[in-house]
Amino acid sequence: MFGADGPVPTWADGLVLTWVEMSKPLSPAAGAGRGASSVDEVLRLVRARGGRATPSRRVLLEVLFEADGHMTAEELAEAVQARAPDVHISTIYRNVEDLERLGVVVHAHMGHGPAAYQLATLAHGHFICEVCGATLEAPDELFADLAGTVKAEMGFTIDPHHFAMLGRCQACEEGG
Amino acid sequence: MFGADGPVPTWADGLVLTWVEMSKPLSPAAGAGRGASSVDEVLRLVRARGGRATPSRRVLLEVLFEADGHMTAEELAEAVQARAPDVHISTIYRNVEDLERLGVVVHAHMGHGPAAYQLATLAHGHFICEVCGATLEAPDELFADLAGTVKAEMGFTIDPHHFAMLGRCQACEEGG
DNA sequence: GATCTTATTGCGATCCGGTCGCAACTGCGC
DNA sequence: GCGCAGTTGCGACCGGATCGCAATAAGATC
Repeated sequence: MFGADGPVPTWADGLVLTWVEMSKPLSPAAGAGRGASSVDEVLRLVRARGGRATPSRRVLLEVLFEADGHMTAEELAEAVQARAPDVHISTIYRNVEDLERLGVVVHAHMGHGPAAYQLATLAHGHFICEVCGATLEAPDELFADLAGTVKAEMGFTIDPHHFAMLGRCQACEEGG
Repeated sequence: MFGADGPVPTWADGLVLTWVEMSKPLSPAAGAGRGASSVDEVLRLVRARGGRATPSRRVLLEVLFEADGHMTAEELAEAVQARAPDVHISTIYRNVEDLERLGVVVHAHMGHGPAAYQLATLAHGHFICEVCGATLEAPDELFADLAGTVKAEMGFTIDPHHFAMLGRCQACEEGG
């Protein structure tokens, strides 16, 4: 579903919109699903795009909607497998990528560690302590100035949810 | 050399400073070598710390001092092997880690890709375009405000050279 | 310069996060 | 309920990075 590569796509639903959607890079700004607010709503969107509402996709979405923060692929797999034991982690990766292409999910690169996924509606920046590994959520306002300056001076548009900022938390800075 | 783990270290040179140095986490702010300005100077520092001036270490340092930007471990290995073919990439990783502990080298996590290494004296922030992969150098002044705000509001000390900021470059933002 | 201690190296195995190829399965449109 | 094509489980695989180990060699000491 939503494969961005490959040869000529088939137009099951005849929507040109679909191909535009498909050819876009993964990006939190893209996708029609960034406002979706329930599992069923997302699944409706999936089907409208020619995808299918499979059990593993439903459970993954349930886990994502219930999560109170970002989760790694392995954590997602573990949570999904608690309800649907046969779901393979490669299925998690594939679904999470599909959902990201729809704009429902975003991922962030967390320094040395594995990527973290979460619903686009709840996305936020991250600070990670290099010393103790603690993760802090970064309010979006913090980035506004930097993003504006960088845009103006370098023409570069920062995507503040897509990477973690590394450094030292207060305790480690003072104690270490 | 400079192993941070393991049992009681041996005091070849009797310097308590050495153990303090050894027990510190890798960090660009730490280390006595951040001001070192030549291969020989660094090797002198290495020996003062109980390390040895080996050929592979010398060649790696030559490559680092000649580089005009950051390099991945693989690029470093390739460059080193052009002069010393038998140097294994694991030796590159180990040496680069040792040099980082000394404060001579820093590394940055570059989003999805491999880490990038360079001399601490030349370190800078990075912007990476998610679409085309272009890497831009970020002037340190750009981070000053953000770093100050984050420090004041969250107590978190940003290490702006240790991670790349992802987003979209001007061309991709306008064209994509 | 011979000796000895131990830091360092090369090598291959291994780890880890993530991706891929493929045959089997199954939503769901007809 | 048929059949197409989207999806899945599985295992192989990939790239980046780390590790264990026996062999090597800096360099301090004599």
